[in-house]
Amino acid sequence: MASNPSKAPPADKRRLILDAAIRVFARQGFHSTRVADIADEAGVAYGLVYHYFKSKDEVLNELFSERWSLLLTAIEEADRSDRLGPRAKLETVAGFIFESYRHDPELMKVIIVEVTRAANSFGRTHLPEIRRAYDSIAKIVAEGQAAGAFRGDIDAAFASMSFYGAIEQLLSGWIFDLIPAAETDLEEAKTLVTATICDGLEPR
Amino acid sequence: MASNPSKAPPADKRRLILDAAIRVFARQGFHSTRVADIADEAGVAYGLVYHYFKSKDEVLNELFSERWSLLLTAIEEADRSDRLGPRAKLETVAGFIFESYRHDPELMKVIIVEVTRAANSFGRTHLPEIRRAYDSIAKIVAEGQAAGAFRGDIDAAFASMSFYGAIEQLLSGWIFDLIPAAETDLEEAKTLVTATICDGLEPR
DNA sequence: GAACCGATTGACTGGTCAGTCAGCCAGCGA
DNA sequence: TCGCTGGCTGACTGACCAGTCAATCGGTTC
Repeated sequence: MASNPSKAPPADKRRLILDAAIRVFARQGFHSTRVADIADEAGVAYGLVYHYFKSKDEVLNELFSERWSLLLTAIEEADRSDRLGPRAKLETVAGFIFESYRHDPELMKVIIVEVTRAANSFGRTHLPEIRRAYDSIAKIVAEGQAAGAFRGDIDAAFASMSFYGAIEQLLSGWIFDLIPAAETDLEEAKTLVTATICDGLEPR
Repeated sequence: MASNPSKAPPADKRRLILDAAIRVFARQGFHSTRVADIADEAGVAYGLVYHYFKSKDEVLNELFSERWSLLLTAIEEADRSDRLGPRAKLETVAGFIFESYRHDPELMKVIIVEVTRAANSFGRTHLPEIRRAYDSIAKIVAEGQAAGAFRGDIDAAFASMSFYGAIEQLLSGWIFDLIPAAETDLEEAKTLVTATICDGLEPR
């Protein structure tokens, strides 16, 4: 009764397909999943995938954009806060990313492995959006520097890449079992990365 | 007359093919280069690629292993030094990686983009070697912690991933023009990452 | 100069998929 | 009951490409 008076599909097949795609992409990787795999996983006919999406690529595009825009919003919102200091802003950003992983590990795996870290193939299309995240983080750092909370001799863009790179590498490590992922690790991960990047490894 | 009495190929075609592959992989990415592209770039017949390599994959394998073993040696050698403190060891490692990039940006691009950051597809084969690098870095950190030079409340494996992740993200940034790569940046990059990770962003 | 052999060539094949399309069918309004 | 509409179906096609292989070449040996 609210917003979509004309349509009330009993099962949202489009969503069904997207969710199936997350599972299959996470399991087999984008390149080795055939469109038939997605359709099978969704319990839907092959052709229906093309009814809702222009191409196999567009399915991944959709998955990425859906989630990445949330990240962009989260970063920019954290930055806008006048309650948080620069360090707390970074910690919020890290927290959001780790939380995304806890919430839907398969989706985050797909986004990181197939888009964010695949800047040569698929990620190329999304470089502008990806860059926007780096820039927003750099902005937080730059403001911290201007306020004297961060040292000024490390370029903000440089620091931003280090910070984001550390986070993504940790996620990759968990995803591929390179480091053990105890529940607690995810809990305190945001505190630890922030501590590493803001305080450093050497004792104060 | 020295060591290969029976063969003296005027042009090492195998090497020719490998070098051509670096260029083509860097330009088009592994997945969208056909074996014919490599042969063309090398100025060699299609079939010759299969004379020297079992498959297209094996070409990339070879490129990766060749360089990665140098990295492993460098890390382990830095660790073995009793002249360097833990921080200087990390700086040496970072220096080696950035130097590799300066020396052959195309090869490093291929290794990072197609192997290291492609743990789902191609990198899977090489996870053990990749992991060995992370472990060796973690060892440096752990020793630093034992000696009291590094704080003990950040897990060594965690710190290792952060450190390596920061470096790789910076390289990716340069490779894909996400951050400007002035000559000086590469010069002092090793100092800056080490400063970020060891000293932190907050002023001391 | 004949036999031999590894390097080199490139046309060809077999298999794999992304994307198409002609039509099916369930529900609905007349 | 009879269209009609649009979500839905899945067999089919066209393109693409990794890898094969039979043939040629150039050099060496006896």
